[in-house]
Amino acid sequence: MNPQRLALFSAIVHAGSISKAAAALGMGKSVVSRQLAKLEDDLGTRLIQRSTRRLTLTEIGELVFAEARHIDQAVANIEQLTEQHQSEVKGRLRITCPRPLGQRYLVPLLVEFTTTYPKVEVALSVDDRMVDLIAEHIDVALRVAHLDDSTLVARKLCDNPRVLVASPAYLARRGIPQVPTDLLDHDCLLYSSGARVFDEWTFTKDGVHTPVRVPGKIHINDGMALVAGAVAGGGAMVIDHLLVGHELADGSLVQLLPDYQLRPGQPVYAVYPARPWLALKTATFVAFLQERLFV
Amino acid sequence: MNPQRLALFSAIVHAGSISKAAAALGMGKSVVSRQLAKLEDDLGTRLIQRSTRRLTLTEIGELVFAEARHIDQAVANIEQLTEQHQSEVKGRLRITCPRPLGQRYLVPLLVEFTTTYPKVEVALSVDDRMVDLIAEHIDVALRVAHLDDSTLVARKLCDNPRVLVASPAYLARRGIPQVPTDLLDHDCLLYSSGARVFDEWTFTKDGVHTPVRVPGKIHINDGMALVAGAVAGGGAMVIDHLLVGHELADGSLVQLLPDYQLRPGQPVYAVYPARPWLALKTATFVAFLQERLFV
DNA sequence: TAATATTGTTGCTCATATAGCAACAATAAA
DNA sequence: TTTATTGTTGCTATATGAGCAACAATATTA
Repeated sequence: MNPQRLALFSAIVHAGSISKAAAALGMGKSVVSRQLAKLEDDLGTRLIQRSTRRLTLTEIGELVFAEARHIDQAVANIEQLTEQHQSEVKGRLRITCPRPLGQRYLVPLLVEFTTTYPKVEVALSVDDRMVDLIAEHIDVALRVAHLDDSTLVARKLCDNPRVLVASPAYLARRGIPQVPTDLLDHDCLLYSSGARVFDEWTFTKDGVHTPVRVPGKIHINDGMALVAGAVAGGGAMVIDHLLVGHELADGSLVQLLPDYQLRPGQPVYAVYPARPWLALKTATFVAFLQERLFV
Repeated sequence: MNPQRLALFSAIVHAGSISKAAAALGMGKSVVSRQLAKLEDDLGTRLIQRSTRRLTLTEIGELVFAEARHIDQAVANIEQLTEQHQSEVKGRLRITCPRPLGQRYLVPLLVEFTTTYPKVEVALSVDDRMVDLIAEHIDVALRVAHLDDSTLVARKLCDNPRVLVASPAYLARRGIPQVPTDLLDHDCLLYSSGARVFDEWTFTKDGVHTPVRVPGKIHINDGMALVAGAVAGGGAMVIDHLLVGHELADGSLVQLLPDYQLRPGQPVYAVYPARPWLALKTATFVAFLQERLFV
């Protein structure tokens, strides 16, 4: 049976005649007439007794009409509900991001976002794992690698420049390097991933690349731990500006060789499920991040 | 928006996957997939996040699903309701009939019908007017003229033979006629309609027609009044057997010239609105009348 | 790790249903 | 009686749906 025809039946009853219902719905009366006939055929009962001039509800017609109103109401509810959802920024926004981004940059933005859009609730899950967005009901994930999943959309939020830093205490003890090769006489903190150690840093100035294989006795596979090592005076290191913005601001770390550029890390991406009919809250949040998040 | 797609959406959620829903509904999964996509397109929102392997309801998807269940329920109610209505004889049966039929024959049958089908209520409206069946919510009308309305169906219930009758007192006074022409010496009660007086009675025996123009001083345009006149000894009359069955049984009238046939009146018809998907109660009642009503 | 099975989607064709127009019989109003 | 409006029905063009096969993606299994 076709619920659509029930809605049409309901419309006929409300309008009081087939012609009026057709006019109200903006379609030919022949269509309405035939749809009603088919509905009665489906149900195996006559719902409306019709002479050419008057419509009257059958006994079951009355009952069916009473039920059909529930359908009308449900449909109206759904339409209103979805329309409102698309026109108003509201709902619970579930976010996941790696620890460094969350701790330093994201949370203040979340505070600002929730004050700008009071009807939004935010649930942040700080997690370095590669969580399954749709399985975990995540709306947006912040990622620093532009992993392209087929069912996901990745949108670049900002670049991820790297900087050479060290603590003031370390520099006072070992001197401030003036050119890249000065690092050969320094202790360097190195990022490692598995068996691979990234001990070759490439400095660029005026288009000239200067790769330097630096010495370093400490390798760590975690950025935040490296930062702690640098602050403790463990040596110089190349690291995402993202991770040390705070330390550079309060002076616990200082930038070295600022005239040289370093190869940037992977940009920061917002990753969210499939583009078609993205929830307004998600779209708004991503746009907000794109506007506010820079390093 | 299409409520049918909402039902399909609901089915998908219940089944837990598009493939299972398609199998349960006996259609290709491609159809289900596309219908869901169209629904989301209509609503302007994504209802189900789907990776190739897992389905998850969106926040609005949850809300829409909750509303869609109301639709499912209403549809189920309507289907059950109509099916039951067609399989069980029940409901209020509104009947109209002319006075003579009602007073003498119909009411006992109604009593029998309601005891046979206890879930039926009967509302009899005795009315000689030609009421508008559908305007007055009448289910069945009994008529003695086979007026064929386009939107109505007339079904013959029984013939309407006529008889020649008189009261015993009158016959004791004036003698019992043995052949039709004997009536020329009697007082006859005549039925009239407007200016027309029906004073020619045609008797038939062995295929031979004998028309007799009878004398009569009393013309009445109402059958029941004629009966009263005959019982009071006013004379002989030709009348529908329907109207005098009771008087013949209790002896207040006796039949004359029983070997002769008279031209019968209009048969008795059951008239009811349009045939397609006639309510079971109506169909049952008409069949019941056809079986039980004879004169 | 590789093979297999199952998921949701899409392109394609074909059948069906629907829309729109016009004509019609029947009825209420003028 | 005339006029206007009702619901119905034929007809054709269009839109919608179903069905099949192929596909990319992903669990499951060996």
